[in-house]
Order: sequence, then C-alpha cells, then structure tokens
Amino acid sequence: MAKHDVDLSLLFHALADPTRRSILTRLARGPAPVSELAEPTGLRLPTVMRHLSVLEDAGMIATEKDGRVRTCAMVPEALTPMRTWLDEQRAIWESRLDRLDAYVKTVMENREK
Amino acid sequence: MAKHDVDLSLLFHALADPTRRSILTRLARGPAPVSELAEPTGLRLPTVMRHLSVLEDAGMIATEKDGRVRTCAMVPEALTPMRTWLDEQRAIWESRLDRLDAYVKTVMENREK
DNA sequence: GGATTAGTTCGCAATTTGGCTAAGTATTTT
DNA sequence: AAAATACTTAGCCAAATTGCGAACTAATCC
Repeated sequence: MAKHDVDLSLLFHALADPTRRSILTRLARGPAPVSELAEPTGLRLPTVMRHLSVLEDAGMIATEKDGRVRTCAMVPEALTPMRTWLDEQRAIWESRLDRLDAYVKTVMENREK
Repeated sequence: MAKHDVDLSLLFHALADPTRRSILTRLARGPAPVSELAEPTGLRLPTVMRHLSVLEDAGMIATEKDGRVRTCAMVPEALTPMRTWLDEQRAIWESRLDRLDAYVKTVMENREK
C-alpha cells in the first residue's frame, strides 16, 4: 500500500480504542499532564502511557516535559487526513449515484420517443 | 465506555487496515463479488473473507448470496458516525480557541483604558 | 537529606489480528 | 454424472494489542 496510507492506518487505529478517544476529547478542551489524563480512565499509569504513545506516534498529540511533569496537547490538524479520506469515499459514492441518475434519465428520455 | 462508542471502535478499527480501506474504496464504485474484491489484494480468499466480515460486522458493507456468488455492497451511511465524531472534536477544539480569543480580547480592551 | 510526586521502563499474560493451507459445501457447466 | 467454480470452515502460526505489577529515575517538598 502507498506510503501515505501508513499514517491513515495509524490514525484510524489510534481512534479505534475508547480510552484513546476519550483522552483526545479531553485534550480538545486544552492541554493536560499525564496523571490528569489517567485519572478518569481508571487505568494504571503504564497503560495510559502506552495509549499516549500510540496517539503521539500517530501525530495526534504532542507532549513536552517540564520538570517532572509531561504536558500533553492535541494536534488538531492531525484529524484532517481521516476527514479527507471519508470525504473522498463519499465523493466516489456520490459520483456513482450521479452516473446512475444519468443512466436512468437517458432511459426515460428514450422511452418518450 | 458508553454503548454507542462500541460501533465507533468497530468502525475506526475497520478502517485501520489498508486492505479493508481499499476494498471499501472499490465498493464505493459499486457492488462486487468476493473474488473480484480479493483479486487486487494479492491475498487468499479466506483472508479476504475475514476482512469482509470485519467490514460487515462494523456495518460498513452488506452482502447477499445469490447462487454460489456473494455480492458485497457498501453501506454509505455507515461512515457518518465517524464523521460526526471528528466534527465534534473539532467543535470542542474551536470553542476552546473562541474562549481564548474572548479572553485575549478582554485583556486588550482593559489595556486601552 | 529523606520522602513524595510524576513519570518511565521492563517484562509478563491473555487476547486479537492477519496471514496461511487444507478440506469442506453448494452451485453451475459440460 | 463429473468437473469446475465460488465460496466457507477449521485450525495453525507469528506478531501486535491491552492490561498489569515491580522496579527505576528525576524532580520537588519538608
């Protein structure tokens, strides 16, 4: 598969997990340290760390360590490749309907003769 | 996690695989039998069958068997929950920027006094 | 300087994924 | 009726995923 598909796989995979989606939703409201992200999940820190690195590898969040606190922030542009892909599928689907429409119209016109 | 998140997980998971994405793209152009979907992937039939059942479980395709041929078709509405989720994230993000904007504006106005 | 806090790394265990071959079943075709 | 077609099922395998506890590092607090 093409190289640009690789990040689509990473992106979609990252969102395939409810914990990661809820972390992202939290981060959409603003940056937060790791512990604060971990708290509502009910999961242990190492587990949350792993989820965060999945999100970071996908380019959906950026993190920075200041002292002993790592602050995580959402990268909002990261969502656009998925949105674009979804739009493309819909476009293909719609152009298919258009062609069907055109075909039906042709048939109807011929019938009128 | 909430029940309605379950299908989001299934949907995003289904799209996390390049083979499944290319199958969906093919189906966006119109229905096709299993073998025709398998051919461009270079994968064996049982493997493709599995991909198809992942897509079907996620509600992204519908299949019907006629004689010995199973025809697969895309379910275009299936993409909307993902699109909606992505839109919601953006909305949260944007309302955050709005609040920051408003804050900055307030500060600036006070400075002018 | 000792204790606490906030991550981080390591490695284990259960499950799921994504591929395969081999061996079915059910329909056409010849 | 036999052969070919189009799946379908079963089971195997290696790698990845998602959780954990234990042990470690690096700040910051008392």
